[in-house]
Amino acid sequence: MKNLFVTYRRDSEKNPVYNIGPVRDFNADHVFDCGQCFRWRRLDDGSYTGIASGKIANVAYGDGQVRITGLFGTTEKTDVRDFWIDYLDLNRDYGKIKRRLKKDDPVMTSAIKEGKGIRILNQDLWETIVSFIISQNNNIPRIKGCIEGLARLAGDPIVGDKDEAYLVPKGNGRMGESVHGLYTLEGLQPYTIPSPEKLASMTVEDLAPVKLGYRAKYLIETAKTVCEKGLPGNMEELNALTGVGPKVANCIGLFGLGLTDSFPIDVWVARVMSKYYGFKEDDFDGMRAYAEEHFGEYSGFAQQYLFYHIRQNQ
DNA sequence: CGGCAGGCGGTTA
DNA sequence: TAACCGCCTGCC
Repeated sequence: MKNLFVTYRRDSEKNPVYNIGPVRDFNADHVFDCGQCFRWRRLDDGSYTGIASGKIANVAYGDGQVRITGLFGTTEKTDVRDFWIDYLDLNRDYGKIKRRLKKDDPVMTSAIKEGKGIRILNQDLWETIVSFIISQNNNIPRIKGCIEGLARLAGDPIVGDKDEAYLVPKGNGRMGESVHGLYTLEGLQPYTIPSPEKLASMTVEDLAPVKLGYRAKYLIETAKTVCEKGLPGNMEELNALTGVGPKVANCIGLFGLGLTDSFPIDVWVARVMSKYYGFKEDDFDGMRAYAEEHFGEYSGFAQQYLFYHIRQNQ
């Protein structure tokens, strides 16, 4: 545990504002736009508002401090200390990780230069399972839309003891924001991702409005498995879930179980490994072996830097 | 402009 | 190895 200090004040509108520091290696765009999460939205001021584990916050970074505000549906002070600091992975030394990955690797060096503020979020396991089953063979705007739609259809409303929750930006016409709406509190209630019990009790017909396609039955099947056997605790149990193959299992392992040696290979990572490391685009075994040998316990971080790099330069 | 492939942060049978 | 939901983009 590093020595992070949390300071607290209220702004002119009486909102609680928490500043956490000293924190280096943090950039909100890098953190929330490197493909690991789907419920965060960028505001005009560069901050992000999102939902995780039924809690809502607005996160920004500046002057070596992470600013958390707009808390809602939470007990505030305790949540900053007990939830958000860990969720944002603020106790991890990314300088060490980056030095190790950059060593003798010009590709990682430039990838890290580009995504230097990436942090791997410690996300709720069940929410990660749901999110990444939905993500398969799907694109990001639609994934976001499906998750919001699922939450609204089957999740629990998130209620707070005050009115001033933070808002997401006005719709910009992109899918997932215009179709399913924004989770402002002015006219639209925010919802949690539904529990395993709730999903297990539903049918494919029930979920039809969310338009998950063939993924709906995977979700229900997996929910039933979790209700019966509990949440998965390792790669083997993840791979046994319906709708969870190698790529999705690695994503869940990395984001939901903290298995930092995971190396999810999606089309983009395959592309970057082919472009810069000389692999054939379908040589997943070769890529996995390379990651294991060269990135080792930091494979997950390497994957995030590479993913962000190729997405920025596509 | 309208219709129709091609593709998507893959997995299943 | 092809089929798969659904919705996007690009092409004609």
